[in-house]
Amino acid sequence: MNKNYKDTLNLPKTSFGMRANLAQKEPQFLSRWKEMKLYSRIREARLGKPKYTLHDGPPYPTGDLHIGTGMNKILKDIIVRFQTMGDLDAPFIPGWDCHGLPIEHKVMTELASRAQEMTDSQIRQRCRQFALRYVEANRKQFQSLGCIGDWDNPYLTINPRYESAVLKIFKLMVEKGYIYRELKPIHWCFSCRTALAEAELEYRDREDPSIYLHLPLISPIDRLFPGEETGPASILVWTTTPWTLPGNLATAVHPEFQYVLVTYPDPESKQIRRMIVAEGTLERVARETGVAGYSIVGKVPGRELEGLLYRHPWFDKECPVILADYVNLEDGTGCVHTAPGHGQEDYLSGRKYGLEIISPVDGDGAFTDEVTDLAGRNVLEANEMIVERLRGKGLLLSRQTISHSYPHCWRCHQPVIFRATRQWFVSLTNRGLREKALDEVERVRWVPNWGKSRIRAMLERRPDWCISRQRKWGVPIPVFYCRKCGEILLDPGVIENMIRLFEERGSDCWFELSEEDLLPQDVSCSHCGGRKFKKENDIFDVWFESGSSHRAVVMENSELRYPADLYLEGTDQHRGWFQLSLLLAIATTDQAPFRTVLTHGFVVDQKGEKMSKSRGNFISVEGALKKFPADILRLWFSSVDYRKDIGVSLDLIRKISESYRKIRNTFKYCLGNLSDFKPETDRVPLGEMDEIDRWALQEVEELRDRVTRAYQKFEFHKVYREIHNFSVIQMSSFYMDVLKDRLYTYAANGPERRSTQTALWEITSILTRLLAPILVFTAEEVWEYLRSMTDLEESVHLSLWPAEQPEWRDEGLKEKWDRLLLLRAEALKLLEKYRGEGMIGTSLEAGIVVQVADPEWEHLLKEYEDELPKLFIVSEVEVQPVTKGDFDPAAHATELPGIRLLVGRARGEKCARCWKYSPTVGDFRDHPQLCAQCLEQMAIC
RNA sequence: GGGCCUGUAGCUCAGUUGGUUAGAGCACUGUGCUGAUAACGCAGGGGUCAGUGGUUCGAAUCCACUCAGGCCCA
Repeated sequence: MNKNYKDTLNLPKTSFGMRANLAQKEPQFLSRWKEMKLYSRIREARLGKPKYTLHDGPPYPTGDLHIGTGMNKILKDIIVRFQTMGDLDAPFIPGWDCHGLPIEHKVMTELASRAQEMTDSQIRQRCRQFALRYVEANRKQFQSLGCIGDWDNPYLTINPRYESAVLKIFKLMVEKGYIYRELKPIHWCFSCRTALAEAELEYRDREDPSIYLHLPLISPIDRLFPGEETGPASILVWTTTPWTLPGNLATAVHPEFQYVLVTYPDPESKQIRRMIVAEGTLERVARETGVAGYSIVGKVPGRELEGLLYRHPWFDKECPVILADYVNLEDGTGCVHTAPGHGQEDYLSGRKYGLEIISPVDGDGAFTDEVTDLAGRNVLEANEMIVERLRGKGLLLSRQTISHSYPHCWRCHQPVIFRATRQWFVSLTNRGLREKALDEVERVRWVPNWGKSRIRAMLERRPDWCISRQRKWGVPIPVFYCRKCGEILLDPGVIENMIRLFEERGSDCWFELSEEDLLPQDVSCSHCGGRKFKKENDIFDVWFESGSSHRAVVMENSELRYPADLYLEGTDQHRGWFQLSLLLAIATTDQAPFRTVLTHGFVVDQKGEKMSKSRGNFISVEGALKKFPADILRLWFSSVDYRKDIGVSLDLIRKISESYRKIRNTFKYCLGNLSDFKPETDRVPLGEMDEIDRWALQEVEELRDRVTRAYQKFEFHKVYREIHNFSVIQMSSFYMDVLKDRLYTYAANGPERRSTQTALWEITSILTRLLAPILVFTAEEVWEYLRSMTDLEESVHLSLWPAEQPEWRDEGLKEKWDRLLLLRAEALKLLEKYRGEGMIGTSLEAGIVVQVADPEWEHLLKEYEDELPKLFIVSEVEVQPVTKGDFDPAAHATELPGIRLLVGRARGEKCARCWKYSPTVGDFRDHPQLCAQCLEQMAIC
């Protein structure tokens, strides 16, 4: 009789599919979480618990979210969920940075010429719609990524309350004297009469004069260059913008370069002239200017030239030689004409040396009255006249024409000039702000720790912060000017009034209301007593807005703790949000707004190169979500060390799916074998569990410990690796493989099977929670199955982190099992050899004799002799003690000294039920195909 | 050009204060099983530790330079 013994086995049974089908399931989970108000439920569950505040840095709302922005939110989400499961109250308020040029620029491009007929308010309304549209789209994408948070109440920098908080910060800074107004050069389009941002420039080729000119030295140089030579001496400079020469205030040299004094005969005056140029440029300069027959008189490093005075090329005044390390040898003479009102670097040098910032050019690009004989002339048109004037004065050495790339206006395509205008600044020196910031940096924990030196270096050398922009889409700077005398009205009382107005009506009121309506009743000019004012046209730099979030969001929300526990952004924010938040927080509250700053690298392509749309290697959140479910994306981002740059491609993400399936299959196996397990009734107490199951608990407890530490240190790639390796090594290839015999063939309710099920239950329950912050959907899916077996929280995301189980630790047991596993590896290797030779197929066809000459091993193996067949998954194992050197000649040596192995066919016949070979098969009349063990187990049933 | 950072098998990562033959998982190849089966097991191949030059008895590890890449400046 060939009975179907398969029916007598306890085979795994579960509807938990090998195929995840996440594309369908994820939206279902999302809507269920929404229905059950998961986020609020978590808040209620953690009410009164210690707080943990991760303050979200606001991304810019755009049509195509960079996958890196998605990664950033995923990392934040992992942390928030981990802390929440750690029984902390960790709310997450997402935000968006809605003002700023990119949106204004896009809206203006869309509107094109229609913009001219629209009011500022109308244009701002367009910008608002644009921003809100993308906030909405982005919100959906972040939610699809499985990120949890108060998505119904995010913070937007365009919210009235947020805008008023920006003014609160401004007011405090005005009161403390941080705010001042000063000239600064900016890109200016004189045909549109407007300031232009970097993004509004387009570079085109343009022809300009390229001139070398002498700046006559007044200071004696005999001491620097001792020699017989006399005659007029000069510093030679080069420029392609002769019109900026009236604004010249200094000449910059590099402190480290060598400078030479050169003599040459002037072909016109027949005089010997002397001039200073950088040694490294001399040959080229001579070639370009046609200077022949020169000789070098002497050589000094640039720093010794500092302070020499020369005569201004236009006006009757003296100007100094200064030092600057941006001077290069590639073009020019290594001596750089410096006009602080006409260039960025020039401006910084001007600030450094306390030079005046002059810019005798008006909004139409014409010289002002200060440049007497050129007043009213357009600066670019005046170039030639200036060149001729220099020639007349004998200052011009050479004149050529150069074609070079030059900034033009994005709208009218006319060339742009650098022109100094009045701008608003935050002083870094007032009240020692810079030093205070550097002190606070020391109190913050920077992860990785090099973040500290990075931000220190930036703080140490950054100039005062220019906070004004000549745009419309932003928070207006709440200052006024006296219509009568032009005096600035920068007054805390006035600002206080604006704070109130902004809170009620938003910053739009600035554009909608008249000065009279914006100002309190009794305001008059402190200078002339005038009562009519004009409001400021400038708005705040968007960084001033986002840098105010610590107040607008964290301080003003009682749910959150200030200072925040964590800020987490890319390393670009060391200069951006981290630094500017730090400055504003210190200026207004004397402390850093964060305790820990964690940074991640940039998402780059597979080759490690920058992602950009033009290169075609750009991956958007939307694009990634179309190809992969969120859990796969989350697993991928958890698997890499995000502290460095993250090389990503769709192909790489695809590969992580394999690992996902491994983890998923581990769950499937566990759930399948727990289908008839009820923890309340079937659980076996630790002391009564079999050793192999206690070994498993010991292993999972160690895993829990390592994984918890990794989460605490934000090392999610270690979490991933630990869990994956645990699934593969401890579970799949050993424990779960060995277990099959116990689970399938032993009595369903017998002590062995229940012992193992107890371990599987604990492992599944722990593993699910260890993975919940990363695989938010899959963990929930597993949790549902666990919940059907016993009373558990409604969602895994409401559950608590698996507790430490010290009683599961068993060092003695671990040590013994580690050794048994070493022997197992040797046995398996040998079985493979026999399999290769065709002697066996499945390992159950084999029997093994372990010959042991080592007393310690012998003791261990004798103790576990009955366990060994199970561990090796063979049908029988015999342990044979031998005296040293007396091994069977046929026995195979192993890596373990004193141990040799003999492999042969197992004795007896194959049991039709458990498939093991046993001499007892055939002994039983009713079941001639079964072994004794199976008969026994079936009897228990 | 400057500051900070990165560079270990095809991929993702480990490699204590410098110390045997540089490890793991995945992928790959071969193979077994067919009661985890759109699974699972076993075995195997694969690395000039970016390069060069130093320090040292000894360097993936320390130092210098170079190359490639990233972020932020200029």
